[in-house]
Amino acid sequence: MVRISTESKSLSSTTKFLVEWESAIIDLFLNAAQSFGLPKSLGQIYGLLFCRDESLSMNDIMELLSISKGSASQGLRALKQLGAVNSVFARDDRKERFVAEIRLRKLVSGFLREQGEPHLEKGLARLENLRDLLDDEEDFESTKRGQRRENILSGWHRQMSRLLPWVKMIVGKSDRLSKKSSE
Amino acid sequence: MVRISTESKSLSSTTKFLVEWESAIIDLFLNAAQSFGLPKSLGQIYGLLFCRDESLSMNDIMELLSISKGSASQGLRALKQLGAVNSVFARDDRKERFVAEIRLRKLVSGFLREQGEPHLEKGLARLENLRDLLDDEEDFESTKRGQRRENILSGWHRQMSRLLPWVKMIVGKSDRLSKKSSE
DNA sequence: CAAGTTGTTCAAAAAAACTTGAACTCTTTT
DNA sequence: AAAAGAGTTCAAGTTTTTTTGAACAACTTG
Repeated sequence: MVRISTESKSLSSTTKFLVEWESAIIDLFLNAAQSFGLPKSLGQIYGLLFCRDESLSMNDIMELLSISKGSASQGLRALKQLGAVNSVFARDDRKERFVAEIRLRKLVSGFLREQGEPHLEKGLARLENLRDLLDDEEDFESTKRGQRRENILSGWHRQMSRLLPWVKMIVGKSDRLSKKSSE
Repeated sequence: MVRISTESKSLSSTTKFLVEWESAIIDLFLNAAQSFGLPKSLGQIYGLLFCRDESLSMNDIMELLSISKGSASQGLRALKQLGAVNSVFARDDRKERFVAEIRLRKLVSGFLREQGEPHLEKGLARLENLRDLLDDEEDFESTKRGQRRENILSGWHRQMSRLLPWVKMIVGKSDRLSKKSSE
């Protein structure tokens, strides 16, 4: 079977190499990802999409970053989950294509939703478990001490829960002003 | 040589075992540490100190948690650096003893100081570097695209810088109310 | 000052996290 | 319905991070 185009499994219309500043941005996001406790490949993929105006396919991403199919697939899944990339389906093209979400508000709220809230949930469960253990504790002094600790932790939990909405608000605010009303 | 006391390298006056609820709290902090991207041992050590009313020596900590000297030493250094533990020197005892900082405000601001601010600094440097690369870029369209990206990143940087003080404030606020004016 | 404590350092071991790629599923094309 | 394309999964391999413990430095004490 013969293909007419000179590019068979190759990049679509996309520039199929990285210019210097793109590498720098990708590296910037690679580091940022690490410091947020996310895998480096997430940072690289996001960074690449952030640089490009056109949407990229999974293959484009694999080739431009020289990463494996597996990493690309898993990385993109995670980024979608975080709301950091969105997929677009080009008409009459079978493959999914991706673009970066660049509204900081969305990025932050996605991150908090996926990373922050679950931990608060889990924390609540652990506090309940702690109270159960305290009910079983025999020694009186120990119980008293434990209850003081339980109080402190509950207070922290309450404060952290209050914090999240504020963070979303504060970041959301000037995000809206700077851009030509995206969404 | 003969020692009079029944405890030679053993625990001082401290209860030399963990009760169940203490283990639960230590485990809670172990997990919390991981989700903040800190080593587990930091969480364990902090958790232990958090549970106890009396200050503990490095040896107490090693024994109660069954961790190595190295971990204890390094972990305590890091926690002090973060402002999460403070050391106290008992009169006429040569060894350093440690207590947990339990004011959430202090914990949060220490964390932001050590983990947040450095990243913002580094980010600024990277943005400057990026601008340099863009000055060298030959292709006009590429440069334009790069400058748009640089703008976005600068905006994000500005917003994040604004966020930190607010976080400290918000957490600080009701912290002060709940306790009998610590500090 | 020799012996005993307390604490630090760092190379090597262990554990955890991340990436790879071959095998597989589903869809579309021929 | 075979072949090809897109994407997912996951065991095995690689890399990174963390922990360990032996050697060392600093200080007290007898």
